[in-house]
Amino acid sequence: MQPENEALHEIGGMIRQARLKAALTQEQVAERAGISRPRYREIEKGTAAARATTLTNVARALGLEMILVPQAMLPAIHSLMRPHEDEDLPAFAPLPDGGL
Amino acid sequence: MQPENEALHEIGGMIRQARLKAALTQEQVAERAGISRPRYREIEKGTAAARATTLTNVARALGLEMILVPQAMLPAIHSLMRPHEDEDLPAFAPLPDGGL
DNA sequence: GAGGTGTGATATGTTTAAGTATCATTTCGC
DNA sequence: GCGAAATGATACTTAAACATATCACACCTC
Repeated sequence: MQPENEALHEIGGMIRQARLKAALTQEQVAERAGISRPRYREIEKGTAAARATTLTNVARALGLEMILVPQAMLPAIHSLMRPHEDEDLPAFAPLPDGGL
Repeated sequence: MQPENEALHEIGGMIRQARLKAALTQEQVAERAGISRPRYREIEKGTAAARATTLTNVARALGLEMILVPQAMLPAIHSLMRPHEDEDLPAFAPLPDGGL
């Protein structure tokens, strides 16, 4: 195994998490994406770079979409993806149904 | 020239617009992205699929970032990128079906 | 413990992305 | 008009993505 690009690892990890979350097997995703299982496995593992078109197909097979966005927008997008915590919710706000 | 994927065309067009907006030559972007000008030209024109890593490098050379997002989030992201018109519903407009 | 399923892993061959080199065309300023 | 720069375009070669096939290992259930 080679030095491997770090970005490939991140992409692979994200792909894998999406697959597990969707409760799909490697074979199922590979077939949906139109690639072979060994190929999908390497993409998920991050040991080999895929083509942009292949990565797009894999992403779509998992309900994801590959897009290009201005770097300046990244923070806003990330906060969109994490509406929970870290924002403005008071940790001890009076819950509506504060039962006893 | 081959049948060409439609998605490649869209990506290429976006890349090209970003380049022109940044007032950079093909050669400059190609060098920043670490690829040759003929290769960059084909990517911009959409006649050939690039690797995901290559596309990432090209995008970054233009101030863009390639990311994977849940498909359900696309509308929200697009409205982020188009703060203009189209989303101009008055906040307190009389709703058409305010059932009463 | 035999069979089925999901995954890890490798070998071989084909396809294609990408580099280098080269030439033609357009658009500048001089 | 005449170079210089930017782009369009192609041929030839190399490196890598991808398919196909195959084996091994873990986990399960019967």
